[in-house]
Amino acid sequence: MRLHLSACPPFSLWAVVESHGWVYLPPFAADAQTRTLTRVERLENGRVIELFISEAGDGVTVTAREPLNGPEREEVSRKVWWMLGLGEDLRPFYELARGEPALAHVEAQALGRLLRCPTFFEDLVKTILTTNTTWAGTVRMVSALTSRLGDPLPTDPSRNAFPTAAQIARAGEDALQAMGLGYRTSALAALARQVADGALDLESMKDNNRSSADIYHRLRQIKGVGEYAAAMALMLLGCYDYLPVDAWARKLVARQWHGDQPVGPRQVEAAFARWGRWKALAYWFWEWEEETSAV
DNA sequence: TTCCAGGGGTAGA
DNA sequence: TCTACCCATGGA
Repeated sequence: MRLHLSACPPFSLWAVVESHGWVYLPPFAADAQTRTLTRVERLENGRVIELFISEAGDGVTVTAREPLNGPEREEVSRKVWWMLGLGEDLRPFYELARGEPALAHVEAQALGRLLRCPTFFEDLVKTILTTNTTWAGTVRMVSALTSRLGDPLPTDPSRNAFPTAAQIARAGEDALQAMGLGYRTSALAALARQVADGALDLESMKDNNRSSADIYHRLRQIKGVGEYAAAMALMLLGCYDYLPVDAWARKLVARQWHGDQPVGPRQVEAAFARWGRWKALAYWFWEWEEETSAV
């Protein structure tokens, strides 16, 4: 199976892949040599396949080893389109960024899209698993969740798709606790149960008809989702008007504008207020530049 | 042993 | 709404 998807320009697959840490979490993987993003994906009919995504022409080429029928191809197109934010138009952000030397490079490098998972459920689970832990801890927890609960890839059973909400709900809290999820166990179990039985429709939050304030409010009602996690999750929905203020954000603002003196959430908010509905993106790629230039 | 990690929940004001 | 305090895990 092979298909081509066009992106709203400017576009760079690798800019999306390297936009944040998701590519290092299964079932994503990347080959820097061939600049290919791969993902083990469970289709809605239960079939598990591996997708290979590479940049081509005005967008990407998606391939799989197996032939896919019409509905399966449509599902893959829809999921990849969402994962890479191919339809996202960032021109208003780029216009603002041109006036800021620290972000003058974002348009030329096509920075701005964030790699996301096919379902918002998976994005939210992974976001919760980044809270109150180290990145190594996040990798450990997501890897355990995927390898123990996700459906295996038939051609390589050592690799798995991300588990569905129903699969996580069925596993139960004891199994989740045994994966070292710590205090996040009860939050994750409750979230999976609510999504699995239809009490909570996370995927409807992808529709941008609702205001981000409304989505933020709904996210904050979910156990385990605090201010940081809600803002981060909103970014993955394409809403950038809430800042994910964490230790890194405070460090950045302290270093840039406060002579390395400790700052709180208010100073972070003030530092990026002028970016309006693009503030989280401005923060993210300001931070991104700081991080990558430091390496 | 102690401290901290790209926070969250709760009580109390 | 804001603050203080406590909370679980694993690694340094």
